Amino acid sequence: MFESVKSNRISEYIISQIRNAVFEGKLKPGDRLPPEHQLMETFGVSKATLREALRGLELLGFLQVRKGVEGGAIITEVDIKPALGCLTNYLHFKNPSIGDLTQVRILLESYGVEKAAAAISPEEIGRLEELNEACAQALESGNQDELRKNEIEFHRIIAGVTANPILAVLVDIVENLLDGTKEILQPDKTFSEKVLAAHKRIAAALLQKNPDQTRDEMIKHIREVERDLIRLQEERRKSSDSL
Amino acid sequence: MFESVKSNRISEYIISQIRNAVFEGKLKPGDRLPPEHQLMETFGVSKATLREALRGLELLGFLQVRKGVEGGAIITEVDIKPALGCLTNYLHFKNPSIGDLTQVRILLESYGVEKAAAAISPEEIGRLEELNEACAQALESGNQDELRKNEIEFHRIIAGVTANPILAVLVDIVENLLDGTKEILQPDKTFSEKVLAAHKRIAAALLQKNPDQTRDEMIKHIREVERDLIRLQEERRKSSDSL
DNA sequence: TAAATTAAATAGTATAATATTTTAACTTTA
DNA sequence: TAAAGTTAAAATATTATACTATTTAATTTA
Repeated sequence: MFESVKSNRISEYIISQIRNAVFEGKLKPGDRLPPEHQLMETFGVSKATLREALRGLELLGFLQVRKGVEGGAIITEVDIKPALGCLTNYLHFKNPSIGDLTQVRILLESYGVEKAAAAISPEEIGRLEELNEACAQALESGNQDELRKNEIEFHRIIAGVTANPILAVLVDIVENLLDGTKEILQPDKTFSEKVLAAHKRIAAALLQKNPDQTRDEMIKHIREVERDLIRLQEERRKSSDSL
Repeated sequence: MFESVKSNRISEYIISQIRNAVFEGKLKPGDRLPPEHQLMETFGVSKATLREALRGLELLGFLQVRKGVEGGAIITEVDIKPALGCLTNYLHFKNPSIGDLTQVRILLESYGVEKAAAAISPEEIGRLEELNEACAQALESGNQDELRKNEIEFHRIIAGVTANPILAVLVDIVENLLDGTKEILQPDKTFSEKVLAAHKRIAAALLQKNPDQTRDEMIKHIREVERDLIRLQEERRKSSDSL
């Protein structure tokens, strides 16, 4: 009947107030909150309490706090990073396998790419091709981080074409998990070359607006990545056993 | 080449240290950290800084802080709530529609329930039937919150049968979004009766280990929920227009 | 023996002072 | 005169300390 009002922590109230203000559009990205001493007065709390609230809002991705002249708390676009971080924390204890990840990737992305094949615009295909070009360059220069970032972005763009924000978020999540796996297993150049080739085939199939072929290419690609990553994992396991 | 070393915030260092200790199993759920004054000494920081770190770890779901004798910071099982909260924050600005949600539900849950039909154990079916019983009782007593909680749990259990933690998490996410929608639209008793009837049909199909029928029932169920929620949303829109 | 009281441990909040960082304005110098 | 260096001010970051509130357990009391 009534909601339990525990967590008497004052900082929680401040967090709620500011979060709600952002949700209701009273505070927009770019807006600067008044300086700390003024917020202390406004909320009638001490510095420590206010700072707890600001730090919390920062962790949740609602604002950034900067020092110095022109500093202060600045409302930011709420992005997906805090959520991805929390999910990683949670899944860390569930030990998902590469197979688990693959299963979900195929489910989500084969569906997504098939829908995308019907809806994709020339501009979006252009972006995919640019990305593939950027991948090729990163491969040359050996920029691993840039390479991984672009590889993920390719899948995110395709998910974005579906105009279903929930589907896009879920693809974001699984691609983020995949990225974490890659970061650990450090695949070699051959791996990335195969990925790039697959991405090019997918982009080509999208260009022809062929849903079935696009879907098939995507599934083939995801399975290939699975195979390579599992092999890497096996190698890693063996070498750590022999220690 | 080099990693940027910003965020000199001391509290971030403390958060990292404790999070890593949890990840590495050095700290386990139930463990109690020393009291604040001692942690202040251990880390060599002031109270305010330490508390910033503890508040952060609390928001991230790593620990709970309690007052009083035998109180202090207690390591907790990292659960999915912080992640769901962050995702809700993020999606709030994307305005997903009930149709978007339905599309993803069908994709994930029709797949999940089909797999579950082959793998489900008698105990798990028992739990589903218990849940349906609990739903019937909550329906009688008019306990909305209990009812909603059980309705979600039904889908979570089925997703759990697949033994794929990633799939389970994604179902958790979409069911949580659905729950938020229900909280806003406040469906009536008829709605919940239809849901319960559908859940019973799904449980029965699972008992017979019939993947196709199970899948069909699940899809029918999700679409029915979609229809009802959209109708409610329409009614709400009209009545707010007339204000 | 059960209820009420007290005491101790512990987190929560407040206040004030100092340190650090950032940016802009200013000054110097080649 | 333009680049480089310096300084000053604004703002947060951190520290230190004192005080308050809350929770639990032990103790007293009816």
